[in-house]
Amino acid sequence: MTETKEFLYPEKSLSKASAGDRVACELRMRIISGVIESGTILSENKLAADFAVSRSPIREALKILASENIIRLERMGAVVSGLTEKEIHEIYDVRLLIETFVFERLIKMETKQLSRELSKILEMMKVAIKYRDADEFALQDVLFHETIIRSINHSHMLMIWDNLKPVMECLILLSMRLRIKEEYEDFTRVIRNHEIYIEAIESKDRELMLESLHLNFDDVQVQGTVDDLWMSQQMLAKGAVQEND
Amino acid sequence: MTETKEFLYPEKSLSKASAGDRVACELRMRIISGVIESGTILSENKLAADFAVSRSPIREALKILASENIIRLERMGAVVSGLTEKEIHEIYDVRLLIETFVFERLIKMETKQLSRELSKILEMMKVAIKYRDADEFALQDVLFHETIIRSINHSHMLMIWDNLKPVMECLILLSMRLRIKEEYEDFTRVIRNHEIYIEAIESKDRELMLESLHLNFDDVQVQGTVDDLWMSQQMLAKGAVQEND
DNA sequence: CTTATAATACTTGTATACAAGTATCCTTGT
DNA sequence: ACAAGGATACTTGTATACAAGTATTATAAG
Repeated sequence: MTETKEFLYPEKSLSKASAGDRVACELRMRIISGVIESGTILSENKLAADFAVSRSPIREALKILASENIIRLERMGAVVSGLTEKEIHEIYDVRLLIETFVFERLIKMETKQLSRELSKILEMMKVAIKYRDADEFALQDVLFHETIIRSINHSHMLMIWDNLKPVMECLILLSMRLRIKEEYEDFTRVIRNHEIYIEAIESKDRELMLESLHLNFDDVQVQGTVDDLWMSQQMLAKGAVQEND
Repeated sequence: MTETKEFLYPEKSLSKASAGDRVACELRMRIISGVIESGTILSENKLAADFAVSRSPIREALKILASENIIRLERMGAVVSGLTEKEIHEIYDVRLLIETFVFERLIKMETKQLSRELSKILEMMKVAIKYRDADEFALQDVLFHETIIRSINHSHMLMIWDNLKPVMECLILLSMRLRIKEEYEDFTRVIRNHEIYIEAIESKDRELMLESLHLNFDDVQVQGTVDDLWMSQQMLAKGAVQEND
């Protein structure tokens, strides 16, 4: 069938990961990128054969993917849900919810060390751009936001993030890979948004924070992901799709 | 060792559940109730022997519990984190976050059918009280809130709820079991709070909603759970505990 | 008596085997 | 030709087996 021999997920990231995690990451990328179409029914045995592992890691991966709501575990087979446009907006909702909550905590905290960490990550992102490393850039971008969330030491907010993160990571990875080729100057704007984010944290300026948050979303998420990526998913996957619901 | 032969989790609820789910539910109850102390190291093999199942369902259960943050999967063994008072407050935070978000959506929606469903659940709760069925009451209470969350059709809010729900369920179960014996009149107050909740939804009254939400939390959650339950956990588990950090 | 090294008894992760259940398809009877 | 029922080829869930790695313990040497 689909002999997709090359892996979509950056292999360096899962050097010490288990087979289950590797499969989960790769399947996630294929599903979100559209390589595996929505509606496809995944069989444990078939996946095990495809990935050349046993059913145990496959089951583990499917459980993970199901908890992220990109597949549904039914009686017979796991059916791929993919990401509808609606879901991407929902992710937007959740990020907004989390990050505004986090910021409310941040303004009551000492944030010197945090802003140092963030600055470091930002430097890394700049280097990644310099060397046209979209994956590295995306991963650092994710890390940037995770670092912020971690800083308030709220285990349940972190839980929510942990659930969201893999999908976010996929979206950003795909988005950045696309844009690094042509829309190069986008990246400097993304960097600038992150700088504003840091400034907002340092000055504990609620207004500035919200502004940068929205800039960040509007830029990276909506404009980038929803539109470009959404198209690209279809482009990459096949030629054209008709999908009007 | 600990020959806890009786099960804490209501067995009727997991009639069609898999062994893994059963183990997860039971372990969750034991951990949250304090029967299994925080810090305990759980071994897959030992658990498999205790529950008379193989390691496969145990692994599944541990994965679930880890995703709920009540255990940590480390190199050697799964260490029990339990629920600190801080964590219970964090759960409070998340519920507040979710339910206020949900309400904002609700006021833009048709809620006639929802309030009918909620009324039905409320009737069930009253019956449960009448027959002194704490478990049934607790389960319906959880269902009440889940129904509200489901009504806005936001899959990611539902995801967050799905993560939170098992722990919430445990907390409410334990709390209700304790209070149904003595603090009987508490239940009528809980019922009243839920009625206010429904009224708020019907009238789409933001103020009333927030009030009932806080009442609900303050009553069931904080006063009930954090104080009573917290003590009871310790009482139930052993005689006395010294724990001052 | 202390320290270093090796053996042992754990641990997890993966593979494989088996049982029970369900959909599909083919056969058979009308 | 068509409907009904049974065989077959799937599916999941669970059990067991195996491999690789880690901590602990015991033993032996200094």
